[in-house]
Amino acid sequence: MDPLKVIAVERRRQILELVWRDELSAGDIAARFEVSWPAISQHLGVLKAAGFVTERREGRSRLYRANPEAMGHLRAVIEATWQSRLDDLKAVVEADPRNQEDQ
Amino acid sequence: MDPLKVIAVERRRQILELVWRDELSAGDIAARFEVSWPAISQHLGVLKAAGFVTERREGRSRLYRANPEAMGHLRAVIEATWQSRLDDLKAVVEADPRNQEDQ
DNA sequence: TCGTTGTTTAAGTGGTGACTTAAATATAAA
DNA sequence: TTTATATTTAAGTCACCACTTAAACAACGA
Repeated sequence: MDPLKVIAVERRRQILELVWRDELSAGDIAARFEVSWPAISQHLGVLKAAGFVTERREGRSRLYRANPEAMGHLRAVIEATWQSRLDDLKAVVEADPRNQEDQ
Repeated sequence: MDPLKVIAVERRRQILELVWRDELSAGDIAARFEVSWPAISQHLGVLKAAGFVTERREGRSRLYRANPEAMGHLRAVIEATWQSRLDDLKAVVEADPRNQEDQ
């Protein structure tokens, strides 16, 4: 799934926040939300497939944790496609006299 | 609409790229895609409502252009919620010996 | 004012995906 | 083995939204 679509869903961003610092089991994560466990499990599957989290099995539990590589990569993608042009654009727009008359 | 949902749609990102440097009319934009004009008009409405583009009327045309303020703001939001923690996280994970055994 | 051009608004359709409950799987404990 | 615990997979539902065509609106020229 498109990484931007993955993080466009608020529930997944909430999950990511939870596993940002702490490695948590699927159950621990699910317990913090008022949706069903399968719903969380599905989100975890999406996050894992997109590389945003890693999974580690320990006994009966599956422990999840944010994957900083993927997070950094996403940021790089956003910056590569947007930020560099943003700097150019800002200069262009600010030098444009029309910039005073149109909101 | 949630800014992340706005940019999660590829067509809207394509439109944004087009109006990044050049101010284009709705018709010029629509002509570059193989979808109907109303489809593009709707996307422009979403982009405008979210502040990603500005609209300027000139005669019968409506001219659109990327709004660097909003773009910069989005980037700030992403960095604020993610980047600062990313730095912390990277250190935490790299110092974790389990990082060698689980992929 | 009447058509023409540029664009949006209206109304409807189809696909996707976030959710549900029920069933299946996996591991550990009794 | 059997049972309990942890989690996923299966199957189905519902809402949303990107698209469509048709109609409306706006601004200009004849």
